[in-house]
Amino acid sequence: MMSNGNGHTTMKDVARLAGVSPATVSLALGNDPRVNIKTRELVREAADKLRYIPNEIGRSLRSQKTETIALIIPNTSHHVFSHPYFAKLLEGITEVLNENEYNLLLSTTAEESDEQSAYEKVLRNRRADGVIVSSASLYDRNFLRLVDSGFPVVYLGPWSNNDIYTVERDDVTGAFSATNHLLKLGRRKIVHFTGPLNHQVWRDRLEGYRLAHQQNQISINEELVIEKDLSVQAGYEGVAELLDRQIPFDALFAGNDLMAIGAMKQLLERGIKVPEQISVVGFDDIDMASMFHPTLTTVHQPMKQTGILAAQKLLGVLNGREDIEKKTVLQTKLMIRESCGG
Amino acid sequence: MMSNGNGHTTMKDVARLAGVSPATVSLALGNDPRVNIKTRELVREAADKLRYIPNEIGRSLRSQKTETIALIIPNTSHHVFSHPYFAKLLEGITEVLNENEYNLLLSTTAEESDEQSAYEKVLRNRRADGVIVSSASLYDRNFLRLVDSGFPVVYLGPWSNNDIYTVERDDVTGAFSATNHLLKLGRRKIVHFTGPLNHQVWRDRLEGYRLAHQQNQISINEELVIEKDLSVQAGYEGVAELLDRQIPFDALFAGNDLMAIGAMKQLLERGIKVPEQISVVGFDDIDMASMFHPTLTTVHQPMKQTGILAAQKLLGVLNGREDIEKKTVLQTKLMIRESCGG
DNA sequence: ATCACCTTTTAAATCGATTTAATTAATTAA
DNA sequence: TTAATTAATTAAATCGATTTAAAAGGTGAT
Repeated sequence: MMSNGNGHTTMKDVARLAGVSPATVSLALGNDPRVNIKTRELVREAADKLRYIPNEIGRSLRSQKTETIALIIPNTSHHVFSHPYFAKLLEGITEVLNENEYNLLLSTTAEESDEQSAYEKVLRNRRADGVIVSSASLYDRNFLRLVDSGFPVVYLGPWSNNDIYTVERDDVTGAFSATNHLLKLGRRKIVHFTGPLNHQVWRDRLEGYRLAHQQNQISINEELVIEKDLSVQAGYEGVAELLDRQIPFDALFAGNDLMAIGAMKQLLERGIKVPEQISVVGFDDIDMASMFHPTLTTVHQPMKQTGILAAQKLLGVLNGREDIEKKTVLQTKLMIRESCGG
Repeated sequence: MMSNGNGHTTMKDVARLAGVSPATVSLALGNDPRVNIKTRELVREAADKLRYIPNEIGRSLRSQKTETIALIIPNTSHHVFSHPYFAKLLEGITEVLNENEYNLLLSTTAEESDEQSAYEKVLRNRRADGVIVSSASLYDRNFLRLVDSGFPVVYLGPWSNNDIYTVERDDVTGAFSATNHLLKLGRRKIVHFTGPLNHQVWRDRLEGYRLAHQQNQISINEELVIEKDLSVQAGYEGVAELLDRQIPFDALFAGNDLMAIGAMKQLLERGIKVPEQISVVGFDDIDMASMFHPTLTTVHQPMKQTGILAAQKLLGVLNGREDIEKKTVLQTKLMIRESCGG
């Protein structure tokens, strides 16, 4: 089958079979108008016959394009793949990339500490034409360096100035609506499980929580705001601790659905009724949210859509389109189900 | 910062600064003993100063290695990322790849029909050194062609002969243990939601289901074996149809946990008690399985471990190791929880 | 001083494509 | 018929590295 000693058909092989030069093959396959139509057909036939597929590495080197974009998630594989958010995000991204014949290079960090490697590995050695970066820590200097170097980037999350392309949610409003809903239901002691506060997303959701209290003129017991690691386990244990310490609360606004689910599990096991005794609201609206009993009230965020928009935006930038808005803000929606009562 | 007009530091730049030839730079950075120690230090300093990182594309072209492996999943993005199995698989794979400084190229198919594109895109154009293929349809000829071409492949699933590297589960035994457990509990009319039967995995699980009946000398009502699409929705609707058609059954063995969860939801909504009236058993043991009420009895399969082993196996093959076993069979384990009673 | 033999360094080929500039062939104009 | 113009093809440079083979420099023996 193969034409050269190396095991694969190259442009040279096609050229030889078609009786033309490699340059002509390249131009013919690229539909360059300079090459005669008859010659083009000849080349096409030869290429088909040899089942020629261009070597992307060679092409990339010359054209300085890789037809690949990288998704950098400055976090461990375990964290990334435990959270349904990322699966949905990937679904959206890959869908767009498949349509446009782009490849996806996926990069997570081995160690939580050195976020650097994820960046360096993909970027400085030019394996991708552009990058989507999933919200990094506020103190991540690598990201800034990356942007400064002029590398095409789409950032998932809010960014302080208007210099970079972002796809973000209105987390403040989302968290506000959840908390406000609980307050309107008459809940007064609302626990909030937040995520690591060195990420903007968790600051914003906490902000929304505070804003709702403020607007309803309810003061917050700071003891009820607890930083957790976003896992089901964290929610499960978090509630256990509250109950063990006999800290009174009548509602829980979890920073994400996983923690909400863990929390509900603990409450169920302790015989505490949701929503009768404790109202629970989550954030994300993962597929499973409506499968639990009670079904989980939560703030819906368009996870897949985020991926789609981010990928489209990046491809737009790579294709030199000028009409791309820097900032895309997606709205959230409170999905009222059973876990909050009312 | 950058040294040439192109925006990036190349080997030439380092050579110029160090006052040596590019060849020497290459050898020096590769720790070749031919180059004088003092020269090597000189080159190192120059490289550091310019923050030189080799261009992988150039390196790949010459060395015919990409330091990248591809994961091919002949299915749509939607299917892939809706199933927790793939997330866990990815977790295992990326963990190993990160440790070994390999990159991951992820390939799904745009259209369910043309499985071909997923293969062609990654393989014939040599963007990866090797591939992990997630169980393909039994009729997928692309996979065979791929193997024939000598491309390093690890296949996830059983394969008829011993020619190719596989990581597989003992699905028959797993399904047997689940079904057998239900039979031992006295259940006699066990519904089985299976997946597409053109994939070996679903044939095997069905086989296990049959075997258990056979061994317990119970005959199967073929009406209870129903082919579904593996989604939560499918389980939900599948049960609805059975109930609406008033087909009697006292247990359900779902081919995967998602369908089991959907089924339990439907039963709950109809006021049918699990496990008192109907016993439910799933397959996979996804994280959520123990979060439901009742907690889901299911057949545990080591999803992450599958990814780890597959990646290690492929890297082993790529490194020319000879001691790698062709076939790795992982065992499953029945996790008895609440949903089956007893 | 010449030759042989190391040790270092470097020129040049190579990987597989693309693209510019030059060449050749064909056509038209003078 | 010859020059000018256009069309089609190709040689050669290029992308950024690696690697082989050749060259240069140094040492010691004869």
